[in-house]
Amino acid sequence: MSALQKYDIYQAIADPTRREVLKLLAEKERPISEITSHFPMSRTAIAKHLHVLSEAELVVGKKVGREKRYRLQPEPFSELKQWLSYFDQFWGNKLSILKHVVEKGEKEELKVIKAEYES
Amino acid sequence: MSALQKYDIYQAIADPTRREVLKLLAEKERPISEITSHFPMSRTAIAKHLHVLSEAELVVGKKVGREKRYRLQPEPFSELKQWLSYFDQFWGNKLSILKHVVEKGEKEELKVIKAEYES
DNA sequence: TTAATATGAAACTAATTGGTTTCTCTTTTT
DNA sequence: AAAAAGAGAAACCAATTAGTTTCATATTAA
Repeated sequence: MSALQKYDIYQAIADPTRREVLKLLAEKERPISEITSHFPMSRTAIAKHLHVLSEAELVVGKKVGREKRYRLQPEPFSELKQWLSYFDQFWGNKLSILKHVVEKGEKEELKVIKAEYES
Repeated sequence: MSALQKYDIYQAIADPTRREVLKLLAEKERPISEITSHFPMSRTAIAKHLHVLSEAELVVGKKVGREKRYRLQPEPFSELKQWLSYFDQFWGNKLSILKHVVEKGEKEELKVIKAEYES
């Protein structure tokens, strides 16, 4: 997160409404009004949520005619994934090992996992 | 998150101090005062953060003599992981495919990935 | 047993958050 | 050209958050 950013991904996803907005935008690009129609609150409230998501770079908006269309920008999720992976050592599942392998690209470790899956 | 819970994992990890506390507790079990020594704020402030983390079930505390020792309870991370995995389709990396494989246990897909790694 | 340590709980505060309403501006539609 | 639709911006508000200070209680150490 740059110093100018007011919101990071952690704050952005803390709000349930914003998480729902992200799910909607995962399906497809949508203008503000269309997003608003899925929630029991005003357009301005949703617009503010979109600003937060935008500052966290989870979404990006472009103007099309009189509409502003937002789409998902999932890159920041990787930071969250990385943060989460730190705690995988205490979760002790195969997934955490696989993640480690994929991130580090260590083929030797992959062989061990392959062997486990084939046994 | 149960209905009685005031904080869920999303809110719990939104605060940078709480994320640091989690990292400290990932290393080992620690009493409140020892945790506090790592931060430029009062013990009561840290105690409150621990209450939040505790409600989110990310930590659990036990009384030992006059100390209250907290340790990590990483189970709630899996909910966050699951939520995150929904967006993997837009991230398009091998990791997301591997996660899918591991979670579903589909060996056939794993063979495809193995082939990719061996090429 | 007295002092020091570790914590809990309550009351208070400033800043932030998540919502509202109102007004304006731009763009489309009729 | 007039009306409708979509959005931005500002002002406002109540609740929540993240911190503080103070005081009380329990436990250990000297």
